[in-house]
Amino acid sequence: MNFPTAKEQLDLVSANTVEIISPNELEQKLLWSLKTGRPLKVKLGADPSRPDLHLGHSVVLRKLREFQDLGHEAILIIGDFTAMIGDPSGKSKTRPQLSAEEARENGESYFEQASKILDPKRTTICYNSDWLGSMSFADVIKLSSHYTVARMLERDDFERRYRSQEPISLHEFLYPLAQGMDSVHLKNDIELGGTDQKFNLLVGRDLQREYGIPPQVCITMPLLVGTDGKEKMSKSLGNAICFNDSPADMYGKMLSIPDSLIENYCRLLAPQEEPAFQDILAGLQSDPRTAKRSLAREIVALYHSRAVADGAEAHFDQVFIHKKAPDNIELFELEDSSLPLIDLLVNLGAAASKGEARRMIQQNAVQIDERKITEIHEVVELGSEPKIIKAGKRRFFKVAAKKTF
RNA sequence: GGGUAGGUAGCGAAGUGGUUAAACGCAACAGACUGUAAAUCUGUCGACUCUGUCUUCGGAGGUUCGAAUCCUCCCCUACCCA
Repeated sequence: MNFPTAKEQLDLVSANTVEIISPNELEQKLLWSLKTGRPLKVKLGADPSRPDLHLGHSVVLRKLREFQDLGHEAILIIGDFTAMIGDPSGKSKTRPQLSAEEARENGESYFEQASKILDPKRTTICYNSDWLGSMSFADVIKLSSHYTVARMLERDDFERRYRSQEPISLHEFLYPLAQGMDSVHLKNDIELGGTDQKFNLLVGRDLQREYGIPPQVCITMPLLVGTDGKEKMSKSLGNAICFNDSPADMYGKMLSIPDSLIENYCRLLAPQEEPAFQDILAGLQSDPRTAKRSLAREIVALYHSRAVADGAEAHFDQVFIHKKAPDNIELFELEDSSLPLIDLLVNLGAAASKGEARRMIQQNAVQIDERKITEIHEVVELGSEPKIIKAGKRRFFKVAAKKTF
């Protein structure tokens, strides 16, 4: 087995990163690892309150995988303790507090999804309630004495919210400290995170020093922009492509990203050794449309399979280019054999209210068996032969009357 | 504890007694164009038994023919003073 040198590892691991604090220390740690034959512990925090992993998560997970491939130890920390308190960050709506069981379940789901990128056999998974849960109030007081309010306000979003007079709850200040305690407990060598985690990572580094542990190297990765091309990818903003999205969905969402994002996605979402993505980049200038289609196929192939990816593309072409209904739509069987189209649309979930259903019909958005319906009071007669209802440009329903005999 | 400014539809933000279901912007949805890109144009965007009716402007009461707009109490947020 010939191990890459520290320099080689450093180059590999530095790719795509935004910041490494500090590269010098990282190289020292790599050298130490080679010399002693001990792998470095690389930590990544996971939020179990949002168990749906999306491509944004993949950026940092891929980096973690690279460390694994170099023989280092990946530690996935499920922040079940912090999630139980409820994450207050951001908006007014307090996230529902997770019970211990929910947090565990979500944590397992997180791990399972992350295994699409990580090597599960070489991933250590742990729950921070194991050590944070047993801290006493006195411990917490001692811990918080290590940090000042002024330093806390250095954090971007605290600073912003304070300036714009938005509320900041006291316990939000405890978050970075709790996360930092994870690093103290684990004595990890490296912590990975998105650029929005920089502050938290640095707190972990400081706390380790305070507690007499060699400080971790902090590595930040770019935040992936979502399909809207503006905000960072997140489930709640509705601009995310999730690992668990169906192939058709995933392919469709990939095609809907702005062209300006293709290059970025190619670089951040690809496994480093994958040449297909290089080819896409090469052809991007001359033919962005083809490049995007290839990219979409590659992504679906990564999270599903190559064959499925081809199928997703065929499905897409059928529905959106040839404007035909897809082949396999779930069949809804209704009790009634005759009902107003408006009610039907609501029953199917195509419209949130009758008013919305009415609007869709008025706006020429509804078709039955490829016949555009413009009559608001249209009554649909259902028989055993299913009808295809199209609502809007992407939603199809197959309905028939339930057989009564 | 005292003071000040606030809480309006998914978000931002007007409106301070009567054509206000509530301007405007963003988001969203639909249509045209198209490569489900970008840009652009149009329409919709509380609910319903839909040319009309009903319920909304932090919460609960009250004044009034009539309130998001006035009064009372309560809840919530920020800032200042202590």
